Amino acid sequence: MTALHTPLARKLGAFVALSAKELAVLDQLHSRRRVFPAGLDIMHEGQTNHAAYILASGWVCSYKLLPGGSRQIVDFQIPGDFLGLRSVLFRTADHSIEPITRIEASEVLAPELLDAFNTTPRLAAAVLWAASRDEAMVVEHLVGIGRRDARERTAHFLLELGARLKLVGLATTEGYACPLSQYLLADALGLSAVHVNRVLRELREAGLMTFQHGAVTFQDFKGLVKLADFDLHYLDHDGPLLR
Amino acid sequence: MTALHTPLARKLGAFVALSAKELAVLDQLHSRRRVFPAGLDIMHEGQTNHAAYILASGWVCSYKLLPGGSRQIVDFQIPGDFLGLRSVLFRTADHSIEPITRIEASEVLAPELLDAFNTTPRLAAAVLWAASRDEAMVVEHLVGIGRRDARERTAHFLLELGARLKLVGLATTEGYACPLSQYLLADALGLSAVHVNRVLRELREAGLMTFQHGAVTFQDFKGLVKLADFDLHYLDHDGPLLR
DNA sequence: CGCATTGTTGAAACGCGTCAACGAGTGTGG
DNA sequence: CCACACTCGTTGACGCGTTTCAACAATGCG
Repeated sequence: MTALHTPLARKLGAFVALSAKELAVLDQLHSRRRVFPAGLDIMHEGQTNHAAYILASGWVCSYKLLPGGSRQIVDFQIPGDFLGLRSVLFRTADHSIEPITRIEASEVLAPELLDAFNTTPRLAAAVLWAASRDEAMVVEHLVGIGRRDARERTAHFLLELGARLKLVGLATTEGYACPLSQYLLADALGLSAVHVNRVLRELREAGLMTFQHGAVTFQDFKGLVKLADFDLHYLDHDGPLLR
Repeated sequence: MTALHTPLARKLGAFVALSAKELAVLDQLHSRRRVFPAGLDIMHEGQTNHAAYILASGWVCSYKLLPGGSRQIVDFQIPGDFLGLRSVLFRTADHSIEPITRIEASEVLAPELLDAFNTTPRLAAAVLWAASRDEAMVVEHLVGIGRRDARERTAHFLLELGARLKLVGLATTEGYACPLSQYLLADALGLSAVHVNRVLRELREAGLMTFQHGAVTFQDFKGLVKLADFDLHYLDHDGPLLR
């Protein structure tokens, strides 16, 4: 097996052992590289006929706006994640996507993806697995907002983000670099920014973790996992499931 | 086009105009019919090697349990919906599934589904669309729990259920038969049963809708839609998108 | 007919939101 | 080099939506 070129290859490699040919096909999908600045939506709710992207570097959030002006962030995307894959199937996008940092992303049109699946069918299984994992994360997020209090919810969310980043080599058990503001975190957790601030202080003063200066640091990983009831069975892989 | 035999055929027919052959393949998927009583889980979180199902009649809920004993219902499934399709890809199911009523469901093994896709590729597109619609609903549910207050959330949820039921011929604009208890509704909405009761009373006294005696009745549909900020663009189809 | 489940209502407690003020960090232009 | 604006983080006081607890009525099932 050759070196893992891209975050996507690295992520999928955790599920399917990728051959040289499959890696080459994945690389081809990254041919039309584009750069977007932070803060400018690359896709907007209601918009039609947009492309999908594979995120190569930087962070992105997908969100929905409500008439009252409030916002719910559905998920953050990190390198190796697809952007707008689901919306491509509908006539119109059902959510908006905004880069949190400057990002690099590869434009992928539906036919190209289907071609890749025909050439290397195991890639289809891997992508389907990735999509299912994304859905599982949205479900876990839903459960957190519905039935966890602010402390558990915040801890769980930051732990999950860490596990995802670890899969693409951007985190360790110690922590990770995190460009999120407390406002963004609040919109993701369904809380107010003020309350997120208080919760983060609590977690810090309890010696569990810190969220400061663009970095998340886990000081008591086990304690956090217990507090958040964090179960990473669907994110954690010692090796490929399909060989 | 022949008569629509099953709720699934009816639902997919709203997206893809199905040929006689495609309808026949769909019918074949319904060959191994099984019946389950209400209240007994047909799939449990953590369980491995389970099959997927197509729901033919009755209602089902998929949920997650938290250590404190509380429960979050992720979604209700109605006739024509898939059960456990996502979990099949993981080693273990990431949620539990419980029939709310006595149900009839057809067992579907992964290979059978893939066979059907090979025989009639347009079915694959239709199923993918259905899966994406499911994900879109989970996302909308997430937004509701995160950023809508109890009244808006309840109204939105019951409106969406109505739209889904209409797709399979089990509802009109007037309302629909609904076997849900206020407790189930509470676990779905991330509220307490007591508060759900109060909210339902409010909606009733405002002349908007009733939720009584196993039936949902819309009295002021437009008022409800406005209150809930309900947008059914991803559920509403005047005719097939793919011909 | 009796018992469990579901629905209903009130009162009190609590978590989180809102409002408001201020400090720290950062980039911009004079 | 400083002044300014702007975003982000921080903290306190107060109010409101929702939960919890408790009791009882209505319904349905064996």
